[in-house]
Amino acid sequence: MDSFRQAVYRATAQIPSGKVATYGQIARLAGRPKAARAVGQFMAKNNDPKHIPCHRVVGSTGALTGYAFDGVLMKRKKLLDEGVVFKGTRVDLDQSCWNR
DNA sequence: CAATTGACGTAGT
DNA sequence: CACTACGCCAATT
Repeated sequence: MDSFRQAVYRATAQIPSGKVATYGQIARLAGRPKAARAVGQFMAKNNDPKHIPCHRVVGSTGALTGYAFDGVLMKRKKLLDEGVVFKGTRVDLDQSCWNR
């Protein structure tokens, strides 16, 4: 069970509340720095939504890629409640980027 | 097995 | 700062 998928699962599950990680960051921790796309694929397929806080995974610019556009706004509020700092429609990675 | 797709990232314009 | 083009990876068809 050491698939890349499992590594991504592990990395994503480690994201602490109030912080967010980028696909690239997760991909890097999973051992495939350039597999950001693949990471998104795993979230999209959502193999384990009950244990993977996909809403804490954002793009390198802090944009909440994925989810329905309306859903993004809802998730934004939820992340704000956890302590994630938003800058407009994007996450303020300067303060809320995981591992920083 | 080959081609297409998709929640990305970086660099160039 | 916004948009475009190219490259990368794994899953699905």
